[in-house]
Amino acid sequence: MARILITSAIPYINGVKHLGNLVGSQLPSDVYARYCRARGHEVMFICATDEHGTPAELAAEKAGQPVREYCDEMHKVQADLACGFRLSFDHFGRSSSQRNHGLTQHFAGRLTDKNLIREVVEKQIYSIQDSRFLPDRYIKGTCPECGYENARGDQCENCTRQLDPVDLINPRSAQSGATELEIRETRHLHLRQSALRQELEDWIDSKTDWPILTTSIARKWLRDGDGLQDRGITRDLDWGIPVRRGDTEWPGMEDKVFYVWFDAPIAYIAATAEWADAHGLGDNAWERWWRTDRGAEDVRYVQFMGKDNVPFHTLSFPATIIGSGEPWKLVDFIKSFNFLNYEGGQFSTSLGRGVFMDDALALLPSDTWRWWLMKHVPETSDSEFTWESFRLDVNKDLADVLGNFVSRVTRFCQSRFDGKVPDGGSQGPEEAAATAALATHLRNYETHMEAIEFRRATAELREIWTLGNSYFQSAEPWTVLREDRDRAGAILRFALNLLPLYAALSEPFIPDAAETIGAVTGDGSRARWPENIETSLNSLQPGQSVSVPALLFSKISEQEQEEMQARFSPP
RNA sequence: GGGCCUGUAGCUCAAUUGGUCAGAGCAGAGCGCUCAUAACGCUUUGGUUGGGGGUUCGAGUCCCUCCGGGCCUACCA
Repeated sequence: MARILITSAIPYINGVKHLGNLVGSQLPSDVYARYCRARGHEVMFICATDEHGTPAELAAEKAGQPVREYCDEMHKVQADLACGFRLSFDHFGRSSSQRNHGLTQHFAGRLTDKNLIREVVEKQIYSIQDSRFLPDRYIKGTCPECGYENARGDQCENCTRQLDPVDLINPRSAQSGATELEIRETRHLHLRQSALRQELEDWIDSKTDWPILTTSIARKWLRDGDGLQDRGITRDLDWGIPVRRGDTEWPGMEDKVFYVWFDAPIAYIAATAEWADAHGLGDNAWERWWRTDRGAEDVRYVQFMGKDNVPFHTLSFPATIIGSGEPWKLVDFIKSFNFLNYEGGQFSTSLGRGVFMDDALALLPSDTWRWWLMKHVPETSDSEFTWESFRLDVNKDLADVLGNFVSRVTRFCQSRFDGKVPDGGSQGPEEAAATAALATHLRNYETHMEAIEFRRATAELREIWTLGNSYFQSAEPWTVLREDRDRAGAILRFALNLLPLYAALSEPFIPDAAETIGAVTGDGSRARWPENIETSLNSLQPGQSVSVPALLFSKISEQEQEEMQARFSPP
């Protein structure tokens, strides 16, 4: 029994996320959280919406809403979708919460006390018509190199040349098209990450078990050029966490807010505090997860994120934590993912390309998406969603291998044994062999889940499902029944005992189906993890009733596939 | 431009870190079964490991080079 703190990278507030976003963090973290709970660990699983920054302000503007109201609505939308996908967060918080305001300002104050903040006067592009400073990539114009007219201020997408917004010919606001732009001086706070470089590098070097994807990105930033650079942690925006030094004013910073990437990771902590607040618990309830001086010294902290998030989680956020000089919990393991592509291209929120979470749930049960996405989770390289692959895997793995097994066993029980677990008969070498094989696969499955290697785990789980069919087929109780009813009953009893086992093992990936399978022979409560396989396979009481569940998974026809494919065809 | 990742059967992925004839699943082929969602089981056909060169007793694995795909490059988040 361990204590495990799990956080998912927090999804940005501006709209419904696509399957690529889902599989890159929230879904795998949920599978892991469910597994850890099933193994009896004490789990705190945290996520939130990331609500600050320029895109949120612009999205609200576009929607014609005050940004606070827009975020309220979008948070609700995302929370409902998380629920639809059965994401089992202990708390789904908000980076805009008062808890996050307080903690972010607290960290800024501590970092100032430690002389890790300095003020810097920067020159930035200001749009007079929009009354706002514009980040480089929100400025467009003609590329001075290749003449491309829609070059972004940070880089020309046509010739890939890196640019400075002042290089652009005829610059304009990408959002409004405003052309009255000027360079203005503005004062900002920088976190002196450079002062913590050695400490961060030593810390990264100590993480020998982290994925290469994670450490190589961190090392690149630590060693590239002049080494780790200081980083601006404030912005000239209206919506965000006001710049304060703890609970005192910060002269000269009255109109500024903290940079979204400064406050977003702190929201992991804040959301845990929100969880405590929501349950009427005191501060110790969340501090025992986050403060090593208040009970968190035995916590294992695992973060999930897409590869684009790695620098902030390996460097900026640890710099904040370490720099505070306070005993906050640092991450123990970072699981990072590559990207999921869609039918030969990229998922794109701005282009609306791909399948989005709301569409997906309207089409098919969440378990089908969860299974396909986790089977193909981009662990080692980018992977690709295609409708054909989705149809084939859902049909074969879920409908044929698992669904049909549940169906054939329960129906056989109903038609030949009156819907009751048979009594009598004895087990033989077939059952011993099946038990031994299951024990081996179960060990492998547990190993892969402990190592957070999901694709291997899904293959192993599928193998465990297949074993049921293989056993039932070779034991052929329908034939044995003609001569030896007791023996046929013993075979069926063994097969029925696989159902609660499957329910428990499958729950992290397909929780709804697992519940249905568990209810066939159980009381509806969650099936227990098989700590001892022999005991587990003898857990059903002879005579207890067995129900025949509704079809566990429907198959997707080729025609349905084509319809969905056409409906979501790339523009 | 620079850094990192990646290329293995028609498809999706393995290969215990240099060590038996490169293995699975799907798709394809054959046989079997009839309890079951025409489901399941068994058997089986597919590979000059992107190309070329090198190191080694031995290379998918290490080195060089060329070709293809991807991510990041610090003011999107």
